[in-house]
Amino acid sequence: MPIKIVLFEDNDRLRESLAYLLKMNGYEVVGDYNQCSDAANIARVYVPDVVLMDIDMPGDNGIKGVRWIKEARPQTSVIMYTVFEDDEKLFECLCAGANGYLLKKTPPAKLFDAIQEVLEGGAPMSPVIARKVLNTFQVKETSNKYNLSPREIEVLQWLIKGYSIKIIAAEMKLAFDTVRSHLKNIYQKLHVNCGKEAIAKALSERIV
Amino acid sequence: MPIKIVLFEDNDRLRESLAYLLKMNGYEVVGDYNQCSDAANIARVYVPDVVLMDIDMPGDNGIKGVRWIKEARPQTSVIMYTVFEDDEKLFECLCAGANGYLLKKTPPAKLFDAIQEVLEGGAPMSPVIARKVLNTFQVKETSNKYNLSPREIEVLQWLIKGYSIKIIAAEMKLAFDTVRSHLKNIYQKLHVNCGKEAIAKALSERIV
DNA sequence: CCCTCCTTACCCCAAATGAGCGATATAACT
DNA sequence: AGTTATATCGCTCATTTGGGGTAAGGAGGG
Repeated sequence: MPIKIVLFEDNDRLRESLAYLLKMNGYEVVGDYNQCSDAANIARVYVPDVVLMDIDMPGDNGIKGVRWIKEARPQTSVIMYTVFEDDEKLFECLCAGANGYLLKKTPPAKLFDAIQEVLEGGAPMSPVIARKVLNTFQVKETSNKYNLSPREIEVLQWLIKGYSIKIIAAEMKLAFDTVRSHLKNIYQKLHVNCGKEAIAKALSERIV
Repeated sequence: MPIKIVLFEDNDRLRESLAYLLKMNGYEVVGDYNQCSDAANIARVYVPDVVLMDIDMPGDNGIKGVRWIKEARPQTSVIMYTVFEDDEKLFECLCAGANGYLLKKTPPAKLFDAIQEVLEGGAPMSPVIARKVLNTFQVKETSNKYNLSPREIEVLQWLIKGYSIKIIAAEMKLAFDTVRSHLKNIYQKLHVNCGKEAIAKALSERIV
């Protein structure tokens, strides 16, 4: 029984080329679409084994697409296929339930490998993507990028717990204004203008 | 210039076989050890391009090994090479700074591919490992446990980027006081008292 | 010895924020 | 028809925060 594949890709020539390539290699392309607003139904009706999903499409983007497909039919393997390699889109896709993430510069041979891999329970990723994913687990080394002093790190750690200056001062047995001084220096070093930005930056960059 | 590799593996026969295989394929094995307590110095002295690191070894385990190597010489690529596929060891290794994670059942050809991939800035992982890693990103349905309305979620998403009320209002094309109303409701639902706490809670519990 | 950085602490002032009241309109559900 | 939730907008007032200074004591390097 051939492997059933659905494509979502708004570039007609690329999509048709992909479909052709896949068919030539023994896959069954049961559908190819230039937008994904009906992705959930497509997944339910055509029960594909694998979906290749672009991100940038007219109307609803592929991130919504993968979320809908995963809600409608979780056992469908969805591989993102996109030019984007920025952190934000990447992790949105992963959170939405993508099972793989390939950049469009991936050669066809690797694409077939990836389809095989995802069907065997793997998670094919382009090298640069896999590295980004692994880097999210690294705890240290980014901590010193902003050259925070030990005391500043300590203040920042209280801050990211959502504590007010007053509370932080009490916890650290410091004067209110001392904590403020530290915060001013922290903001300068992090290139932010307020505590909320500092928290956002510290948590998203794992500075602490 | 051949690629310099160091092996840490306590099974003598396996280690020697690996060294032989690697040498036969043009790699330079600059060291092979059956324990890793001196891993930091080895990395400094032999400046390997790639380290293959077992986990279960007498004395210090490979998780300590990868941490030491990464502290001593971060640019060294370390690939874990182990039979373990349990979550705990896996994520400990990733946090310690591993750049790849291969199971010992990996065929030699894939091992060479992995070495190549890690040198090119990738993060080679056995399929089942990659799947585990991706699964950590899957958002649970805890996202709505605080019963936030769609609009409130939207405001919260701007908030956790560190934006001020004024900026959020501009971005969402709303009145200043409308955003404040949403924020008040958000704070109530999250059981927090200020934006900083809300950001901390939202980011640490991955509510958004 | 001078200079820099860290840590501590204080001042004033303007802006941002949270808490406390409101209000209206719409939609959905009972 | 009434209730509820949502979304929108308004107003005060006290508190919190950020930005601008200043400065003293100590540690460390040149």
